[in-house]
Formats: sequence, structure tokens, C-alpha cells
Amino acid sequence: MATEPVKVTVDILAFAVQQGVLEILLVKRKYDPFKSSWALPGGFVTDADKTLDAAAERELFEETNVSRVYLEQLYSFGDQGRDPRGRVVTVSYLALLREEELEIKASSDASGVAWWPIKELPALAFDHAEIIAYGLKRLKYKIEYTPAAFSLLPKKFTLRDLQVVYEAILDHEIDNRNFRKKFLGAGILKQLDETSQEGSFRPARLYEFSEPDFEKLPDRPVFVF
Amino acid sequence: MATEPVKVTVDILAFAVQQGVLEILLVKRKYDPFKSSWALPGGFVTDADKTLDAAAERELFEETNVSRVYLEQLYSFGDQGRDPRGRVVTVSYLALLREEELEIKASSDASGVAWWPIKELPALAFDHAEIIAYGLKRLKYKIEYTPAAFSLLPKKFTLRDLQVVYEAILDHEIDNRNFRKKFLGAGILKQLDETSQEGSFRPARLYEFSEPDFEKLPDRPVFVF
DNA sequence: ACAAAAGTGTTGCTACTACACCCATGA
DNA sequence: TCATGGGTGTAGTAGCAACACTTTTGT
Repeated sequence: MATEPVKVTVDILAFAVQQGVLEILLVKRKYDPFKSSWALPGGFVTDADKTLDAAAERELFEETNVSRVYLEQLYSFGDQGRDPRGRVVTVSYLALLREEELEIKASSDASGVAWWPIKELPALAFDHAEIIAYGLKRLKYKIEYTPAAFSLLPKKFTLRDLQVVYEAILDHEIDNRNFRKKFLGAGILKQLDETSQEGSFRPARLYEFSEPDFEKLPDRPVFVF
Repeated sequence: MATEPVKVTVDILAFAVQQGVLEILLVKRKYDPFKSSWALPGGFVTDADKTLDAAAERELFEETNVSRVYLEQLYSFGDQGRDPRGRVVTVSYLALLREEELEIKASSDASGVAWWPIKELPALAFDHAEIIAYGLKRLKYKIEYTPAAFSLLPKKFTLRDLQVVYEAILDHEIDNRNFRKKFLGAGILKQLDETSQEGSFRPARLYEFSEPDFEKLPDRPVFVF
């Protein structure tokens, strides 16, 4: 049973919704293989990483300087031949970033790190197109069955902001009356006394997600539109 | 960035429902670490395994002599210290076996391979108790949102057989009128002209799962009870 | 005729969809 | 006063939970 050593990487699917568009973070590869192709941020798991989650967190931080984001393991890819350097098993992670936090990214090595609209992806290294397709499916599912969408919004947001996130990810329009009814009825939003003034029209009320209220619900609500 | 080599294993959570009880397949370890503890079947990924799925299939076959079963990747575990031999990343798999096929298992090295009721597990090696807990959660979810339950039943089954599978996995009783109504209404069962005679009482009609009919449905049915 | 499991309907309620107009604000 | 996005209600429908008795068979 002598076997070539296997290498393990974590790759991160970092999503954000910016100006109503769902985008994913990609890096331009500096070395072969796939030199100067776009690829998912990620890298090898090291002894310093106590857990796979920690490795993903570290890799994401190295690219974006953002920490404390929503991070969740998705799926592992390990087909032979997916990396020309040898057997590589990649554990993929879903990360959800808030638009407000994205400025920070610029402070990292700006060259070769960019947000790409999910509908206009460039050619990708390795099997990363396949990994993104899988992750996108999971993301659509997650916002319908978990409060994951709030990880893409600032602490205070309007109902319109929330709806924009759902529409960007699900890729279709939603009736705003039904949308608001479901979220307001779910009892997981705390209405604030503040409003958001965006232009010369009626200001929108701000809300916060209430994690404790969510946890107290007898059954998990479903946000299917 | 010199790093100890990482090893990758696949471990299989093989479930079956026998006499109305949900059971999982465990093996008694022959070597250290955890010698003679019970553990999940599995082993290292080798060069001969073209994919991780193939590695899981191979490992399962080696323990049970069963092939062509439902097999699906669940989650990867890679905390430092979970294996005293070094950094080991384990990709866990869910396998669903039909009661009828289980005889075959005896033909494998009988010593140290056994089915354990999920509610009466022995002490387990490594972090396998945690892996099983995770897999069980996923299994409960899967039978409510996918036709996975049919992978635990023979090709021909009665509605009672199907209900027994749901009750064993969900671990609670279900109203049989509502249960039958939902499945008969879903349009995914083909009623056969045969019946199953089990004793001195009314014979039950046999059904088959119709995969094509399931695929043709406009939206996925939900089997929540 | 009896024991055992198979099989069957209804009612009330909840939750969803579809749909169009008034409100508040700054310019 | 106008332009802009914020915010609201209802009616019809579909699907679910709760609930108990009759049917078929072998002995």
C-alpha cells in the first residue's frame, strides 16, 4: 500500500453582494501550474493550522485582511488529475462577507485579487469552475433555510437591502409585499428607531438581525421565495 | 512552510434499517491506535483510487462485499490531534444499504464487523462518535428532502415498510394516513399488482420507487413528518 | 369469529401567492 | 409638485395536522 503523499488544501469561496450583484473573490495565480489564471484563494494546510476551519480563516485573512466572517465547510474535491502536481485533496469553504468590510481588502497585495460578478467569471484554474458551481448551489439553498443572508449585510440594514441580497443570490425578482411579510412575521428582526436616508425620498427603517430570537423559535423558518 | 505530510482517509457511515431499527456498520480495530476499539470502516486513500468516491466505494466493499449502494460525501474532519499518528484528514461518506443485501457481509472476514443500533453504540475510536452524530443529522435531513429512503429498501416494498424506515430514522411515530397520503400523492410510486403476504392478515400492496417520475416533478416534494 | 395489520376521508386551520396603491421625503 | 423608493392589505387557494373506523386475510 505504498502511496504517493497526498496534499491537502483549503480553497475559499468568498461571496459578497455589491450594488446588488453577487460577486466572488478570485486571485490571479503567480506561479505554475495555471500561472496567471484566475483561481479561488486558498492554499496548503500547515502544521500551524489547528483545524481545517482555522486554515480557511488564515488563507482568507491573507487575501482580504478580513476576519470574523461567516465561514463554513462545503465539500471536498479529490479526483486524480485535478492538480498536475500530484494528488491534492481540496476542502472547499463558503465565506460570506459584508460589503462594508471590503475596503480593507485593498490593503492586501492589491495586484491580482479581485471581485468578479458570479455571472461574468473569467476562465478558471484547476476544477475551480466546478467548485464554484457547487458552492453557488449551496449558497442559494443556505439563504432559504438559514439566516446566512445576514452575514452579507451590515449590522443595521433596511428590508430593501435584505431583499436585494436575496434577489442577487436567487437571481430572480421577489414580490416586496410577500418578502416583507415573511421576514417581519418571522420575529427575528429587531426594528430600530433609526432610518437610512439614501436620497430625496422617504427614508427606510433600519433593522437588526436578532440571533437570540432566531434561536428561540420552535421551528426553523423557511425563506423560500 | 515545511509541513509534515498529511494523510487522507475516507470513513464510511453505512446505515441500514433492520427490523425497524436504524443500525450502523462498525469494525473492531486490529491495530494500534485504539486497538480493539470499535470504529467506522474506512482507510487511506491510495493512488489506485481515481476519486474520493471510488476510495469510499472500495473501502465499503472490502468490509461488506456490497457494491452499487447509495454513497455520498458528507464532511471532512481534520483537527489536529484527532489521530495520534499525525495529521489525518478524514473525508466521511454516507452509505445506505438494503436489508436484503446484508447477508453478503458475512462472507467478509466475519470477526470484528458488526451492525450496531444507533441508540446503543459502543465506545468509539478517534472522533468517530462525533462523525456519526453529524452523519445522523444529515441522514434525517436527507430522507425528508430527497428520495434517499428508497436506498434502504428492496426494489419492491410496502407503504408500511417505507414508513418503518422513516420512523426508525426520525425516531418518532408518524400518522399512517398522512404518511400514505403524502407518498401516494407525490406521484413517485408505481403500484404493482403484487402483494406481500406476511402473516394471517390482509396482505399489503407492493410498490416501486419511480426515479423517472421523480425527476419529472416540477418541484421537489418534501417528506417532512 | 377473531386476531392482526391494511387501508381509507373529512374538517379546520395556516400559510402561501397574486396583485396595486398611498406615503414620506428632498429637491 | 414631482420624482423616487418606502411601505401596506386582502381574497382565494393549497397543503397540512389531527383524528377512528372498516376491510381483508389466515387460522
